[in-house]
Amino acid sequence: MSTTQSPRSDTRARIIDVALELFASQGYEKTSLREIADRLGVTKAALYYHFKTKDDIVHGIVRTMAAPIDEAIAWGRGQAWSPELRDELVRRFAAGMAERAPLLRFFHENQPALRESAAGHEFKERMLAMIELVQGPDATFHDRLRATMALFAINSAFFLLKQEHSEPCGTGSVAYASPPVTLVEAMDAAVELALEIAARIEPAGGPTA
Amino acid sequence: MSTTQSPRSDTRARIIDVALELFASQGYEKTSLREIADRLGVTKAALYYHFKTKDDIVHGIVRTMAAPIDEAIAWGRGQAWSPELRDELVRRFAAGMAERAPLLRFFHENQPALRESAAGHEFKERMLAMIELVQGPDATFHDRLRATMALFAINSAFFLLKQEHSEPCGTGSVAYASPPVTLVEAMDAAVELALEIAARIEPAGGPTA
Amino acid sequence: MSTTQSPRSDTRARIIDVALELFASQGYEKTSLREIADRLGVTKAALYYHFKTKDDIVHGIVRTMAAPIDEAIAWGRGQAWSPELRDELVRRFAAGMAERAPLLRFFHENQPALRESAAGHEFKERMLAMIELVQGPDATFHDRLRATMALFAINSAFFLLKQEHSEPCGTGSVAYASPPVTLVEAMDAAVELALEIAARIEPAGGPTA
Amino acid sequence: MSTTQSPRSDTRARIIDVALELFASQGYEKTSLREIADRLGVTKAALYYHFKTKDDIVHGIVRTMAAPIDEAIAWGRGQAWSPELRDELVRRFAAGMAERAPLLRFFHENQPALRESAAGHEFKERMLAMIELVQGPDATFHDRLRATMALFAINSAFFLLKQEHSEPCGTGSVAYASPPVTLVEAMDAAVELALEIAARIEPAGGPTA
DNA sequence: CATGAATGAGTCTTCATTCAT
DNA sequence: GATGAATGAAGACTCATTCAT
Repeated sequence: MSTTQSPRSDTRARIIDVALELFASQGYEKTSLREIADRLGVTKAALYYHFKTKDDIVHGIVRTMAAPIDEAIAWGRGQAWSPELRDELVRRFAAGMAERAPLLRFFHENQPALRESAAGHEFKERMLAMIELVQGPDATFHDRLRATMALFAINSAFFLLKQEHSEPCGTGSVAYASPPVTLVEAMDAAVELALEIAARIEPAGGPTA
Repeated sequence: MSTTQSPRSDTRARIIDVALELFASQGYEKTSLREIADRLGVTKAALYYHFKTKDDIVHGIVRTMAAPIDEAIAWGRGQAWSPELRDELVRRFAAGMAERAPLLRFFHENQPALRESAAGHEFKERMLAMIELVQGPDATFHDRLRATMALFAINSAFFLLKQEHSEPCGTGSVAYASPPVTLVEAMDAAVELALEIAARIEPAGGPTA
Repeated sequence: MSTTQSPRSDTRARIIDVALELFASQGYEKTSLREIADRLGVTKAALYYHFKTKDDIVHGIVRTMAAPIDEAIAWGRGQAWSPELRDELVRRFAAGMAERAPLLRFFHENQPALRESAAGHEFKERMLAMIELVQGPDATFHDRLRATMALFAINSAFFLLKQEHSEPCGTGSVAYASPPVTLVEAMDAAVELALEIAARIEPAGGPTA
Repeated sequence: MSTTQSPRSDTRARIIDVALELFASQGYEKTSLREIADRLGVTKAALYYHFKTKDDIVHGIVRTMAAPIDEAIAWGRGQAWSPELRDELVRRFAAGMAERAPLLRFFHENQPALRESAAGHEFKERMLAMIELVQGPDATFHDRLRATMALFAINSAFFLLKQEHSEPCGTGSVAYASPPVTLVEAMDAAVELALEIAARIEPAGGPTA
């Protein structure tokens, strides 16, 4: 199922994996190259053999992990806009992200670090492209907001999931009533909500069903 | 309209202002105490006279700026849940945040830094409390997701606004079609969407205490 | 029993007390003026009303606390050297220090800080004067060493006492057999040893009994 | 006579040397890492490549320099206690320290800094182990005091030596009569005194295991 | 008598990065 | 493909000290 990329430099791939994991869980700035290197059992200098810079690792992450989004975008750009296209894009986005949970988290929670980063912009552009594809042509701010929210909904699912698995931490007066859920259930719920939000996008070209 | 707080040490207040502005625009980690101090025309050590720690500044920010949320929570806790309460909470939250745009941005974009911060938790608890008040009693994951998304919608409005005001940055192929909007228009749209999302929260017990 | 010094500025005296206590237990460098001030319930600035500088507090300590040594020295200088004088000096030194245990500890354990301090030198001179009085005229290095050791013996008693009262910390193989002792017993033992060490000082002026 | 330790990273060794020298002469707290680094012609960061922390340098010092004491302890633990063992331990201790004069000085004059230091405790344990070996089984407080003093005597020799070589500093009234001595002479005198002090240790059980 | 506010110099420490081997 | 050694810049924080009030 994985792209048959010649397995040259197993290390490079491992770096990307570990880096994403750490970036997502602790944040970009709080993750030092030493930590990544230690986790891999290599030296910091080794990282520099594979990547020119810390930011370049992010670059690598984007290139390796954003493939599903790229495909969705490419696919979407080849089609004329329609409600069905819109919904299918949302679904593909959700499906792509479900396998790469940390990626989205990393990009949502590390904006300041990514703002000055070339790799950060690359990813942001992908997100904006998705938003535009979903919002359709001649969209109003209203529509754009819906498109954005629809995509963010996917992200929120992960956010909530994380919340539930951590300590209760309740302040007392209001109980945390929601029952535990699986990743699949969460994603289904999120997609459902996302589609509902997107459903009322009404591009200038004519009112939608 | 401003609270008649004795003007003792206006420096403390200025620190909080400048810090929030910088934290929001550049991120917590990328903002050094030197930068804050320079901007205020004081020494780093002066900051330490007013705050025990960098994190303590965040604490100060939360305490000073989160008042509207606190009031909304306090108000909400005094009422029995009902669809009207739910909607009013969303509106109050939006109104409170509209005046304090950077606050929300800061907290959404600096999760990693805030995760280890006492002040960060304080704010998170407020958000969770809001979510629970909005979701109502005996909420399912579905309901919780909606409550969360409704609140996040407010945040997204700021996100989009920022996007529009910055450089075009488009890759070319897809045009940014959405017309410029004012903060007020954006907020209205966001609240509308938020209410729509929240509308389908249907607590198990029916509208009860 | 205390010198009738007019009780002007109770604070000044309290500062000296607290400072010595902290200097002795944590060391001069590790004790900040803030800590002293906090302990007294005043501000750092208040300390500066009473003392010109941190070092000046040490000065104050020496002047206030070294009185017994000064008296012993003054007394000793008025007499011709004799074995009896020697022994009496040792006894008076021990008696003086028994009431001011932290003083000796402070000066023995903070040499580096005191070396550059005017107050430090003042105290050191007193110690050297004592040594010279004990060693007698025309002393050899041998005699001087004995005189020094005799005086240090007093200090060691405190050192051991401290040791006994803390955790067992034994490494295992050799047991800490020594039974607990009181301050008085410890001092008696120390003085006895000190006198024994001093007993064989034989100044040029003729062999001693 | 020097251990054939592979000369990898002679920097590490140089750091230890310079650090001990500075710690002993100026004190631990008054010696900044910058100073150590400057003296070596490297950057502060270089120190951190070799040692995790300032305290860790002390650790390094102990491990490198305390070898003679360790050997004496190991040797002593293998023997049944006897007056001869006692005396030999004192002699070995003196011999070991004679080559490492700054070490003992550092540890005696920097107690406050070392009290909170892991490395400090390591050294203290060695000293306590020595004391216990010297004092023998079933020692009274009296015996323990003698054992301690015997070992301290060695230290005092260095103390006096230093005194003689520095400025006259006398207040005038009492002359410093003792003639200059060499290190060897001083040590001989100190050992002699130490043995005399130790001689009257009389363990309860008689000379037994 | 004492405080509140501030400073300036300095501390330890961490990090991304480089380069000879 | 990787390491060991080192750098330079910067960061958060602490401290003794000052001074107007």
